[in-house]
Amino acid sequence: MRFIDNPFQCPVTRTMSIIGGKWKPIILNCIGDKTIRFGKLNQLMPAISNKVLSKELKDLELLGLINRLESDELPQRVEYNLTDSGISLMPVLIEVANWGNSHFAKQIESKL
Amino acid sequence: MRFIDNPFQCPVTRTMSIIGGKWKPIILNCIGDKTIRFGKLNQLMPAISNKVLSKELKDLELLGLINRLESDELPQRVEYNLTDSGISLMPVLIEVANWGNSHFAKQIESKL
DNA sequence: ATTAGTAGTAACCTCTAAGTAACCGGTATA
DNA sequence: TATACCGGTTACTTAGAGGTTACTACTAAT
Repeated sequence: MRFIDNPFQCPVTRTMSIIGGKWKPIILNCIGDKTIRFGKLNQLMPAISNKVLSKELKDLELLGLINRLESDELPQRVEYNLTDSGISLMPVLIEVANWGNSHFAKQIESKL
Repeated sequence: MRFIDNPFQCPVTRTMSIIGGKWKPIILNCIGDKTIRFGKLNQLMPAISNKVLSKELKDLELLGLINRLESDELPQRVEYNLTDSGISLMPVLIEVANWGNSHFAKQIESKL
């Protein structure tokens, strides 16, 4: 594994550009193994505006991490779920979260 | 593991605030297992300005990921190396990079 | 006819990460 | 004496992520 002196070529920085946003990891987690509608996501994350949610979902679709499923039925319904790539990202996010939790626990502990 | 609808409480988002910057993962990798001087880092990463490098190093020190070692000797020398926390982060970064590499490989492959 | 829900878009604003360029006090060298 | 290296700091800009508010087109229920 090589990290390169060029953020655009560095595999870590490049991956961060996918998962490093404020909302993307949270959205992926909210979708989880479900197939879930836009409105439901908005309910699960009241703090995110629908404009931002809409944009992030579009990004995630372009990145190949989620599927956007538009049903032909009426009323209009749009549903989202994870692609295989999206599913494969979850364990990595969990490792990141685990490292963060233990790191911050140590930080707090060292201040007692 | 729980991700929470609040970026400031979400362990992934919180960890991203550490490693999600444009330069931090690259800097950590450049330091590696060495004890390395400011000027040497600047040489290894000509694309980063000394202002930004200085700021990032300060951040990383505050986060407990690197040590700043100022020698009493003259000429002035400052050296940096990874703390245990910093060392423990490296495998996580490598996993992130690996996921990114395989994901992008698939992306490119699917366009052939 | 009107009100509410669904899945967004458009226009505008704000805040911060990052970049540029100049400068600084000390030391060493010619 | 001046020129350059070392490890930065200060002041000023800029690009882009993210936020706010209002609006749209469609349908369903009252």
